[in-house]
Amino acid sequence: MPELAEVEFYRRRWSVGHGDCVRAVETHPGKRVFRGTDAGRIARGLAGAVLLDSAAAAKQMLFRFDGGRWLGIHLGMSGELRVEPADYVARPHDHLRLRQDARTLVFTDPRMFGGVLYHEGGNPPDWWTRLAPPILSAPFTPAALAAFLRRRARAPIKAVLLMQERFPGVGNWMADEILWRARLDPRRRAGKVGPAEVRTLWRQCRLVCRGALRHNAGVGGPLPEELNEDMPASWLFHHRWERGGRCPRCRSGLRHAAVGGRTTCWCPRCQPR
DNA sequence: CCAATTGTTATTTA
DNA sequence: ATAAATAACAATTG
Repeated sequence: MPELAEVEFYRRRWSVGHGDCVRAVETHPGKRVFRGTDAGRIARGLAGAVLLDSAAAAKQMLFRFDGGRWLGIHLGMSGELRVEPADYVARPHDHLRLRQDARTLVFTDPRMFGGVLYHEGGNPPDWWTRLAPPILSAPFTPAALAAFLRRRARAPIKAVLLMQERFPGVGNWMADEILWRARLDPRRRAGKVGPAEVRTLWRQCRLVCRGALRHNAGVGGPLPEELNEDMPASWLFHHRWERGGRCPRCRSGLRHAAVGGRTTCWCPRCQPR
């Protein structure tokens, strides 16, 4: 489920625990979410550490603890962060639990495409600092976008938007939303997108990121109770999985097909080939 | 039983 | 050699 704004939503949930000590850490050590790390080392390292603050970028979260401890979480396809009572009894997919006096911070992930990362040191880890520059940052210029499309000229534009090295945080629904707003057929080859269209695409990339962060994660205001509760009805988001879904702009029937290996939704009228 | 799912990565193909 | 397509990962739901 989680893309850019949804990741920020879950990070904000756990932020209620900033400033509080983690008394104990519980894990399901053999599970796939701990691939490439050592669950025991994480548990030993974080027990007794204070959660200082956190950040989200792309689809990655970083939690900073005192003593130079850093916890990374990626939610994969089905991951979630929850806040439960201090005496919460873990359920089968709750692979990581941080026990604080007032609450339990829970990472749950049934499909386990997500993962946990851990680092000890004075500076943030490489897997954090090496993330691509955000779409809402200065380096994401129309020229950089155009250059990237040229390099990926033969791939469908939909597949290109899913490439994290240039579009960090964009996932399946955001890619469809961006293309719908930019009026580009998702099957178009990236190299065939003209200069004026590139400019539009650049603007819509930024608009969808900003809008998702505001409406989906409540950035700039209070955290919504539920994910997606504040998404405007005008967004394709709400209609893409509806049976017989219609384009919110022109009311044409929406079309679905696999593009770039992913199920894609678009409006054949607004997004002509 | 079959196919589907908002992600990433290793492997295969072009 | 590089880029694009495909398979695999795992659990659950329709």
